[in-house]
Amino acid sequence: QEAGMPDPRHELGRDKLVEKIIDFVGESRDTIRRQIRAMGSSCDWSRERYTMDPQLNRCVNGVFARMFRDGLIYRAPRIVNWDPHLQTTVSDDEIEHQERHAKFYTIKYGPFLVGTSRPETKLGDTAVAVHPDDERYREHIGKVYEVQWPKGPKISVRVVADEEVDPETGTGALGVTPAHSAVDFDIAERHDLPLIQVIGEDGRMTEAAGEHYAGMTVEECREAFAAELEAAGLMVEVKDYVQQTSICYRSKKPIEPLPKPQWFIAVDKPAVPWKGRRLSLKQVLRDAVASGDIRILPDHQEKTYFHWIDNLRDWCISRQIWWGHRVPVYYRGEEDMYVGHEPPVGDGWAQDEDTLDTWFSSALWTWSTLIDPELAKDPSKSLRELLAESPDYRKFHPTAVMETGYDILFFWVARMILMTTYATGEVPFRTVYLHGLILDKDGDKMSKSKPETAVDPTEVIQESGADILRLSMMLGNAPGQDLKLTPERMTGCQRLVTKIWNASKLIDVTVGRIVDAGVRSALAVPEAPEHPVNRWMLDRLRELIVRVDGRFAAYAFGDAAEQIRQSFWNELCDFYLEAIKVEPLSGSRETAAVLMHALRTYLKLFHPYMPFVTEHLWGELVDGESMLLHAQWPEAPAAHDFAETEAVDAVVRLVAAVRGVRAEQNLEPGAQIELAVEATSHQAVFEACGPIIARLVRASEVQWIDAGADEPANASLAVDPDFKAAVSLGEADRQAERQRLEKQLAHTEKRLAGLEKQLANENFVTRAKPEAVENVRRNAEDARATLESVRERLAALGA
RNA sequence: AGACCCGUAGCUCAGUUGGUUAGAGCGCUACGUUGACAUCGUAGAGGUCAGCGGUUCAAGUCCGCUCGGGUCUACCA
Repeated sequence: QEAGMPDPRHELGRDKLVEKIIDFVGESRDTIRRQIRAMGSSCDWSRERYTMDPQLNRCVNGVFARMFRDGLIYRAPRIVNWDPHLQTTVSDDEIEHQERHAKFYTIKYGPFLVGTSRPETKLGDTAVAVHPDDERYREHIGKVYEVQWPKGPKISVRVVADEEVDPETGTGALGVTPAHSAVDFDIAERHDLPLIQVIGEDGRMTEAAGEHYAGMTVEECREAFAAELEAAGLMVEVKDYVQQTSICYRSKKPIEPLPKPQWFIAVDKPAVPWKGRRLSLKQVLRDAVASGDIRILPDHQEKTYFHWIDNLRDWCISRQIWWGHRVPVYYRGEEDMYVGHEPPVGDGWAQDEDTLDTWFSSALWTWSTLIDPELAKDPSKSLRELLAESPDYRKFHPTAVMETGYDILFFWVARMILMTTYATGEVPFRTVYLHGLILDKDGDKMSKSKPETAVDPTEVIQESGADILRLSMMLGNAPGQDLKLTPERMTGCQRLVTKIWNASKLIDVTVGRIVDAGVRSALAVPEAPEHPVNRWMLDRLRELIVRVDGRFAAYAFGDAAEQIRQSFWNELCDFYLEAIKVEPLSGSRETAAVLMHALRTYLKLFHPYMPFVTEHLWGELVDGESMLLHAQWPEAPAAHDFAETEAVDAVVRLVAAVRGVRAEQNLEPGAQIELAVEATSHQAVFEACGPIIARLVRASEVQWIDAGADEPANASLAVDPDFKAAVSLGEADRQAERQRLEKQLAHTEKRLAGLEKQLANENFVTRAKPEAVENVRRNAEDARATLESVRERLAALGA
């Protein structure tokens, strides 16, 4: 239509149109393939499938035929959602709701007053329904009234009693229009009422609406009829009213409920064998998740799923469109009908013109894709035989994890559960991981129907690279949470990727200085290096792996990435890579081994998030022969759980504390300071780290003070449970030092007061977990020790 | 109308089973660096965790209500 062909179906005919669609599909498929590859997804491309592949069609037909035999698929005239614009039915799930400012009319109707927002449908009324207990109308039940509509037909309405009618709503009398309302259709079935269709498939009034109105559009007729009612004195009231209207998700045009024979799936019929019982499809849907056979993440989405099942009605699966799996039903004359996965033998058979809802074939996805394409060519095989004999099906079904957006839970996930439990007797997957949606900077969700919100991955990749795009969508994002993809978000990821590149280069150069290139690959991970900082690095890596594995197990991929980033930046780059610039670490072979181990480990951990950069670095710096993609996921060796870790953590704190003093005392940034340290614990590790400390805080050297000895007089003192560090001031700024200490004093006192209050609470000490109490005790002791030191120092300074 | 989600630093968001002093990125301030760093480093400012009530020794976390924002579902004539 956009290319200037107003009615392509008419002008081209079925075969030509389908050919054009095939061309279009080919282009889309190429785009999708390009995008998925550019994103670096690791797919098994040898098993690529398309829903229209012959083997999948075979499964569609087979399932349809079996469901028909089991009475789960039926054809019946029902009220369907008809799109007059697209000339097809659409399913309940393909309808969107829109508010429309409308009028609410109250019409005099025989002895009743009846309310409606669609007066034009009243031309096709065949009954008035009231609640059986409604005293106001009891006398009328069972009677028949003739109503002459102005310039319209004379209709005859029977008064029926029906529980569905709510006496509180409107006047309590409901004009029944069986042909144009699903509720009314059901009422008509219960009371065997006739059906008059006054709106046609073209969206215009039919002859049944009377000569005057026939041919008008629905809107025209509404206005014209309302005016006539007014003139005839039958219009009692007209109010403004906000109406919820149904529109088609694709055409965005109003849906017209119409009676039409269509194919349906019966969701309430108990015909499915499941766990030794015969259940309805609805019941199986419910059981698959309620029993825990399938887990939906995040958990709260299970509620949404159950809510959907509760409201599910029979699913209309036939469409009057030409692209799709054709309904496998064949007719001959008026009488003969054949349903099967192969066309019937003999002449004179014509296939049903309709196609199936796209979700019908998508619902078979987890197993139809695993059916052996060769076996599927054999028409003598039953569906059960195809399943039993297809190696991929036997090996890979059920799928472990189904990952998709939560907006598609009903369309796809629920229908896969429905169809797969029926067709295979198995659940399609064990875990459903529902990710969030991508939002633009204004918070609007990315969607095909709103091109301005769409992000084309290939464009972003051209500019920033796939790794940064991937990271931006994962780093720090919680499961199922929507995500604003903004330039600011990508900036941080850009920096991380660059940092990894640079740190890897430094590791490469450093290792190259220590060992020959040929020896590098022979560097084994040291079991127990000598230097505490090397031990610390191995232990940090070990613990990081444990944390990341834990986060992965919880499907918290964003948090896992955050953990890796923190460790990489703060522990490796900011501390370890600085520490090893100092002797004896700088020249030691064990440092080279730890460096290579760290590089390998971080590359592996980052690889799922940024496959391209890490793969490249792996090839250049670690192993040119193998691929990182194929490498073993890192394991956390228990042997690397070293006791020195706590001590080196104290060293890290010492460095930070001294830097803090430097900043607060406004010491000349380039100047070397004189530093004296009393290690109240971990003396050996502190002393081993002396040169590192000296470098990181720009001290000429570290002087060690014996426990209890006096600190230098003209110095600023940093106090910690594990150490006291004195920075000589030369021209002492006592005022600044006093302020700094008083700040720490106030802070520590406040903290201690809180801790002591907690310990004084009998209930806390007796009822809280012992570890919690022990923690508070230890912290209180530390705080007291710190206070004492700070007070002493203040006193010494006081004079 | 019903269901669900969200409300935490200027912005975008983390915060696992309730447990010390609530975190990150971006932005901001000051200083420094250009011998891994398409910069980076160091230090810092910034939060009554929407509000009210409850449970508990202990609540950002559990429960109830209210107010805001959003999504989905719906056959009110």
